[in-house]
Amino acid sequence: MGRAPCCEKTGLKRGPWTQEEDELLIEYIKKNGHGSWRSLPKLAGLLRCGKSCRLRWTNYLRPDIKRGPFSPEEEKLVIQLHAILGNRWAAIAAQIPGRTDNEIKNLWNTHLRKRLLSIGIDPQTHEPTAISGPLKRPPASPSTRHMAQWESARLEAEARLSMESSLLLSPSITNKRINNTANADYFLRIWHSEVGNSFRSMNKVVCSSPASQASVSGTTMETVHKPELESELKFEGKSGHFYTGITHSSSSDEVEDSSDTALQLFFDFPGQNDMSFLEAHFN
DNA sequence: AAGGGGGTCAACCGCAGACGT
DNA sequence: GACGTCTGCGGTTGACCCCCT
Repeated sequence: MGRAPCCEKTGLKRGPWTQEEDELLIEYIKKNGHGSWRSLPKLAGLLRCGKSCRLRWTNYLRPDIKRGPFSPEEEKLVIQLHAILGNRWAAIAAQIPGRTDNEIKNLWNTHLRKRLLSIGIDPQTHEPTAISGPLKRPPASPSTRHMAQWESARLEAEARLSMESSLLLSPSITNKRINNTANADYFLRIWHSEVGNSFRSMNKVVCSSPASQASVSGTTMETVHKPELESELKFEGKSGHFYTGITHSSSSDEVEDSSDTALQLFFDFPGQNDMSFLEAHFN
């Protein structure tokens, strides 16, 4: 099926936004909400396409956006989330309050990716690079890959739920959003179903996720992996973001399949250069 | 002081999925 | 179910800035 262009290309302004345009957009959304992005520019008196307005708002003008450089903790979180979620910037951004997917994508492409490469970690797989990497590990096994996929889907579902719970407090909540929550629930239901259970037991992993019963007023999420995985992921707080704590097992060679998860590989690489913020985990 | 090169980041593009009719 | 529209997402681009020579 054909797809109509998002806007007429002629007569519309492109490129950097002026302060006047920003003010018009903020003013309009404050008064009316964004409603339909397509019709917004006309109503707000802007010579921009709706897509451009949406981007400007979500990536720059939104009041809850945190400007300024990323803290070491945020950078660490981005790397850890990327190890689990891959290039799903929106899912990663959902876990880092005040940061946009665009910001995180830029951070990754300009800083973090290069840092990982410089210490011999493949930024895409989070595994040591084949030849020159300081660490040599076999590639993750198929079941580990499956585990990562499960974990990825579950994390995204929980991220959405936590986001929904905060959105429900907003007057602009829509039916569509509620439907998305149902979709997120779908993953969680699978995760907590027999299928999920058998999968978890197969991989010797215990996961508890109160988030699946998350209330509207607040979300608390906690996922505890067995020590074999040597890591724990925790969701925390009202805003639903999570932090990751790591504990190390002294008998790593007892660990078989689970020890080579992408996440594990990341946790294992030595702290050096600019990655010094990770050093605490190796003490 | 000039200009070349690399880094950064806001903005754009196009695709895919969700949704409405 | 088919079709048209809207929105969100990830990849890419290009303008701007800074540093080095």
